[in-house]
Amino acid sequence: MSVRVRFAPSPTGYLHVGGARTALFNWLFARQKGGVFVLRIEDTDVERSTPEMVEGILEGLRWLKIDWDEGPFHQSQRLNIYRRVGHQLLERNHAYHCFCSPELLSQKRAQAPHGGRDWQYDGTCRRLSNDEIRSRSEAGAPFAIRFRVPEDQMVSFPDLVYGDIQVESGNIEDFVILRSDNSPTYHLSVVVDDAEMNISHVVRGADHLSNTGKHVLLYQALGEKLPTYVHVPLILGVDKKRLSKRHGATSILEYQRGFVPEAMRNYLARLGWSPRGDDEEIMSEERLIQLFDLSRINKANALFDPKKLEWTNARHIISLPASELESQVRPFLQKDALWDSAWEGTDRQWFLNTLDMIKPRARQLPDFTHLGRPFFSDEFEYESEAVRKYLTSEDSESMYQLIQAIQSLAGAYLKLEPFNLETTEQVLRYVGDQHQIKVGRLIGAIRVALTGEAVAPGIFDVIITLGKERTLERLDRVLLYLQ
RNA sequence: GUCCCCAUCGUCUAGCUUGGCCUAGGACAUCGCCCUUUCAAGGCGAAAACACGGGUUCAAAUCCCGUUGGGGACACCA
Repeated sequence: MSVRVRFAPSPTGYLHVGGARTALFNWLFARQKGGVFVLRIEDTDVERSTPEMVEGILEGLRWLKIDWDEGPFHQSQRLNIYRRVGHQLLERNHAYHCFCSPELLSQKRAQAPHGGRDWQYDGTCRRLSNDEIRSRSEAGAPFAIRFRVPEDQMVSFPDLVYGDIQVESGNIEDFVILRSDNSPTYHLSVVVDDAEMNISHVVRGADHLSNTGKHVLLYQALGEKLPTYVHVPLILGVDKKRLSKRHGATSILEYQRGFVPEAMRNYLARLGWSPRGDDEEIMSEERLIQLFDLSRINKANALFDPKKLEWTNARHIISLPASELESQVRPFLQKDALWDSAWEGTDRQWFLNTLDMIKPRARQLPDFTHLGRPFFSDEFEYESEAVRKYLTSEDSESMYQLIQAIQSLAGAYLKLEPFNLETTEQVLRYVGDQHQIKVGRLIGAIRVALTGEAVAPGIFDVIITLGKERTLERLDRVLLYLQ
C-alpha cells in the first residue's frame, strides 16, 4: 500500500513549534517511504482564517525545507463536497435535522451542573418525525445536521504511537456535521478529505486523540476504510503549559532570527523521538530520513528546551560549510552595515575563510555580527572590559614596557616576509622575550588592538586574516591610544 | 466535572513489547579538571532519575491494580 500523508494546518494562527514538528514527522515518513505528502489548508472557519496566515505557514514550511507533493488544497474551495456527503449521511439516517438554536443550547448548557462542562447534546431532535421535520423546515426554521452516534457501541481504533484506544459511544455526543448555514464542521471536512485524498496515515497532534472516536464513527457510516492513526504528543513549555509567547516564539518563523533550519528540524525531530540505539543527537537530513520511525515516537508530552536547541544550532553552524552559511549570515551582516559587495567578487574566498574561522564561536546567527566586525569593518571600539584587562596597568613601568614591545613588533612585522602563521608567531614570541614581557600579556594586548575585544579567534589567525597592512594600521592606532 | 491519554536524572531520552545482562546508559544544562594566547570547540570527570502504594514472580524500571501528579478533549472553532 502506498503511503500518503497530509499536513493540514488551520490558518487561524501561526505555524507554531508543535505544528512544525507534526509537519516534519509527516514529511520524514513520506520521504522515507517514497510516499506522497499532501498539504491541505483547513480554512472552513472563514471568519478567523486569513490569507496572511496561509502565507506565513507556507513560508515556515519552506524555511524548514519541508516541501509538499500535492496541494495546497483549500477546504474553503471544497465546501460542496462536504455538503454533499453531509446530506448523503442524512439520507442514510446516519444524521438528522436539529432545530435547536445555538441560543437554546447554550442556555441548557449554562443550566447544567459543573457549569455545563460535561453537558452533551440531549438528543431533542434525534427522533423527530418526518412530518415535523417537513413542517418546521417549510416554516423556514433554521437547522443544523447532527451525526447520529450509535448507542452502546465500543468505538476503537489502533494508533501507531498510543496503541489501541477505546471509547464508549455513550461518551460521544451527537455532534454537528453541517451548520445551519450549511457549512461543514471540522469533523466532517477532515474525514471527507482524508478519505477522498486516500490518506494512508493520519499523523497529527495528540490533542486530536479524543476527537478520533467521532472520526472513526464517520468513516464507518461512510463505509470507508480507516487510515492508520498516528498521534504525536504535544510540545509544552518548560512550565508544562501550552507553548505560548511567554516561552519564546509563537511562530516558527521567529526562529529565523537566530537559527539555521538544519538545526531547527534536527531539534524538532529529536524532541519526542529517538532512533533505535539512541546515540545520535546531531543528524543530517539524510540520516533523519533513513532512521525515522513513527512507532518510536514517545508517548509522553515533551517540554521545549531552548538551551538544547541552541546547542544543536551551534553544532550545525560548525559543520555547515561557509558557502552554505553565507546566505544565512548575510542578512545579519547587512543589517549592521558589515556587508561589502567584494565578498561576492574578488574577496569571496577570504570572506568564506573568515566565516569558517569565526563559526565555532557562534551559537546563533546574530553572533556573526560581533564576531565578524573586526574583519568586515575597520570601525570598532575598544571594549572597556578588554581595555581594563589587557591595555591597562597600575604600574607605569610595565605600561612603558608594553608600548615598547608593541612598537618593536610593529617594526618587525613591517619588514617581515613571508608574513604567515609561522613567521608572525616566531616574531611575536621573540619580541616578547626581548622585552621581558609574558607572551600571554603581549598577545592579550594585541588582541584588543586588532579586534577591540578580549574574545576572538586565535591571534595569529586574526593577524593573517587581517593581513599585514591592516594589522600594522591597528597596531599604530593602539599606540596612539596608549600614548 | 466527565471521558481519553501519559509518568526513567532539572530537560530530551535508552532500557519496558519478549521480567534477570540495570550497580539504570547517552545527550543538553550545571560544576570541576585537562588542552591553551582569550573565548569557544575538543578531551576527561562529578553531581543528578525508575512518582507513590499494593500485588504477580525465585526475580520488576520492565507485567497487573490503585493512588497521586500532569496533559488533552468535551462548541453550529479547528
